[in-house]
Amino acid sequence: MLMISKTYNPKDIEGKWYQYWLDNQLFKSTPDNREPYTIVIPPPNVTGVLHMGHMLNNTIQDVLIRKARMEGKNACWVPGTDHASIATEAKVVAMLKERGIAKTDLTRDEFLAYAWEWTHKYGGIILQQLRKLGASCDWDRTRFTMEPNLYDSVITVFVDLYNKGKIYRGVRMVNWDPQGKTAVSDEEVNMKEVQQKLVYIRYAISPFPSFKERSDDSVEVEYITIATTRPETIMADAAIAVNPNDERYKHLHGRKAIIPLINREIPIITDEYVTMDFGTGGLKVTPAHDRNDYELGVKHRLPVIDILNDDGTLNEKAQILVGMDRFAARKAIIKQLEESDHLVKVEEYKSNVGYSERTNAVIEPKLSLQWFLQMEDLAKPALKAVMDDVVQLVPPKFKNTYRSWMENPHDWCISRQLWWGQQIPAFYMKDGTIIVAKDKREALRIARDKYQLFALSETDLTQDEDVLDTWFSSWLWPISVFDGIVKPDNADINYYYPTNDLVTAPEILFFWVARMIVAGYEYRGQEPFRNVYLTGIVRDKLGRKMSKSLGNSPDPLDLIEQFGADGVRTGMLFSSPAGNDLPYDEKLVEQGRNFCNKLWNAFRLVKGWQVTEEANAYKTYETLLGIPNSSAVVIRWFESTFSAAVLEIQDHFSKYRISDALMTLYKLIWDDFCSQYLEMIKPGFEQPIDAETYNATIDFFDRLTRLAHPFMPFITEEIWQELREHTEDESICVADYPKAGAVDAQLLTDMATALELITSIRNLRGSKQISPKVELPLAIKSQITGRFEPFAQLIQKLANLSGIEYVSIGADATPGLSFVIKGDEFYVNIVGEIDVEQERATQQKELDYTLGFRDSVLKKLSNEKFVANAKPDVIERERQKLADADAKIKTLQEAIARFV
RNA sequence: GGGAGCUUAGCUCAGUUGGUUCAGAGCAUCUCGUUUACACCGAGAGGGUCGGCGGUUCGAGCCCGUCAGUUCCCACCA
Repeated sequence: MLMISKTYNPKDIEGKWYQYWLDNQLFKSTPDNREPYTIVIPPPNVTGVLHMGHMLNNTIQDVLIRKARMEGKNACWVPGTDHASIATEAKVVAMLKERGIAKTDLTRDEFLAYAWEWTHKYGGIILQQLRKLGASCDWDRTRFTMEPNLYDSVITVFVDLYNKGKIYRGVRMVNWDPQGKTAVSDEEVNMKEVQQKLVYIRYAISPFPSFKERSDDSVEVEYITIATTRPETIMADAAIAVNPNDERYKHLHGRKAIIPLINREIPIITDEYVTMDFGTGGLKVTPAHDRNDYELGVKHRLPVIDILNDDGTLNEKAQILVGMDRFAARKAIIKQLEESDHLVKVEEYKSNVGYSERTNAVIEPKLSLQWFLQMEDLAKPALKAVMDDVVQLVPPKFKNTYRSWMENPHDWCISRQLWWGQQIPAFYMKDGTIIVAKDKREALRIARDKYQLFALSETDLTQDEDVLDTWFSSWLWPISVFDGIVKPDNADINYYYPTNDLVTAPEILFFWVARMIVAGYEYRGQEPFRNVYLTGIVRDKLGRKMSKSLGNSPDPLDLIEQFGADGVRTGMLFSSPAGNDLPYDEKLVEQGRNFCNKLWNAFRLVKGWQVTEEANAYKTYETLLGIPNSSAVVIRWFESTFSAAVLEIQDHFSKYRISDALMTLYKLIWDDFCSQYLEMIKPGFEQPIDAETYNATIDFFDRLTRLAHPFMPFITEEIWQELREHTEDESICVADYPKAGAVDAQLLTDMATALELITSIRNLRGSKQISPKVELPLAIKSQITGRFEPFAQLIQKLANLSGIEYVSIGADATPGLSFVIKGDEFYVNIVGEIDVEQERATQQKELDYTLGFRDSVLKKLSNEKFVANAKPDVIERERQKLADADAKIKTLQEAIARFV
């Protein structure tokens, strides 16, 4: 026995082989005359670390790219990161705060210097981590959305879209993130249902009705009560609205109400928008702090009074509670309203509140000046591409949601009030005139030409302070990584674009995927990728999304350390069909690790064999056992089994059923190769194996490792290299992916029957408490002469038989226990007591069932409507079933008769 | 409020045009096992009226209707 570790130790080999792959530049791709196969990585946040979602996602990409590479395609997997402006800027701000520096104390350039420092320090950690997973990216192509070329791409596209009239600047109600202090797009807002308080506040009506003087000199005050979840914004109210048909308030039309606490007068207006049966039927209209109210405000020409600062605190326009945070103010004002007798009641109320995707702060609707991209026309080709399957979504169920979004897209708010990102290339002249150009020099040139202002200098132009949404750079990713925006006709873009597969999460289908398709058509006139594989979300046992804040996620690197990269890869893939969430369980990676170990031990077994080199070794082996060599048939059987599996795996891959492909491989290796094939051809204790069988086995092993390599790159490389005894400059990474040969279906069926026989004999041992060590004699009475001869040796070996006797059909009673498989009869002559009655009962039960089965088939065949309507082949099958049942019944009856 | 999907063994899922192989797989469970690759193992076994009800059909896990449960997307009535 060679000194090979009894268990597979991934740590010993993973680093070694990854370095070998890098040293030999096996992942490097440059355009050539082969067919390209391209994947661009969904760029992770540059400051991010690897989480379970990345593991799943990147494993799938690596499986696809490795398989394509082995199939002879020019495989190119482009890695990279994106600058994630809000998230990164927030981290940089936090870092500065620790150093006692406020962002406001810095100039833009100073801040950016810190941001770059941060990026260089923490950036790309995730890309290093991907190497541990085995990701076969072309690292020379690593891109970053803030690097010069990609920055320029974004600027170029902005200028172009502006010139095409697709980009405009305007005052709109946007989603304001008071923590990030920036606008965010609609897509970056998550709605959550929250328990809130619905506060009923009464506003005095002015002027008081007829100023009827009462005897005690007091004035009777009339009120209108409204319900709101945001009492802290009453100071920004511009009106109170009621439904014009609401009888309760008809007398108030045209009157005025007085805002409590600050005593400002506002009109009472009427609008059909107001629902009569919600709350009191009275609605406070606050145009600055609610989208619908803003619309109402525009319609009724109401003033906009914004009482909030950018950070969510109240400003001086609020008059009261100035400087207080909106949530603190909400509590405070309820108290004040109560004290001033304006609070009618407070009800518990559930409603949806928007939260920022990036900071999780409650979104504040805010009126501000932002840049927008008109999506309506741009979306059209992108919608069509997916509906026509030019871009195929996997699984296709996402087409529906994609369509609903793309049929009526919102304009995209692309400006962000941040510094970390591509600064908007808009330049303002002193009078406010906007000039959009790639840089200041160009802007100056345009200004001079267009407005004949030859005295204008660069100092007269100021650039927009804002940057662009990160997705505004990500959406160009499949083009910009190949410099296809800046140099639209270069060799890379022409060769690699459109890419093949995109693997990403459904959560960013709209954020990112849809927009890439839009950009693809706008800038290349072509889809950016052919297939979009949508992974699920990795969840914990309780069904919760794995997240850092919940602390329910294992560290992927720990997992790799513990189970090996191949074990983790296969573990993640065992249970993750496209579009389905992956309920993570450590059992999965254990199974993956066990799978690796199984393969490893099969390798140990084969490497441990002594091969006889004598010319007649083959014969010697035969003679030794005294029966015809069965290895030949076993080899032929595995040949067919292997081919059938390859066909199945290819079929699964063609449908992007990666888990199913892996499962087929798993069963091929574990069941067919290890449990069956190796056990069948395994030589006896301390016996050598004949060279022919050995060579065939090595060849199978070679093919199996190649078939498995996309899933488990490290262990397969190690074994493959060992099998070939370290031939220089070779790697399984670029070895041929196995192809299917012919499948001998008859052979597969016959072997299945032989295996069934073996199982039956094993069961017999179990039920009779006979040790597997005791050899048993078997007699076979087959309908087809010679049917089991080719399998005799292996049946004898695997069932541990003393010998096999063939009995002709018409022969006399054969002693021993009998059983029937597919119409053939088998007898095991067991020494000792046999419970004849029990055996008879068992067979009688089988007979009864078969009789019942035959009846049901007969019933079907005697049904005129069935015979008239069913397809001929269906009827033929039923006839065959009947014949089989008849044969079985005959055999069973004979067997039972023998007991008597 | 609008739309889409899902519901098959304890768990995670396959079941392509209704008809041998249609009730399956992996894991888990149970029984047995110190067999000379592997206990990260081997040999076996049990387990589901395919969510409920109704319909179409000679025939339904598959088609239609309906109800229930569940998930997601869109909208956001304060």
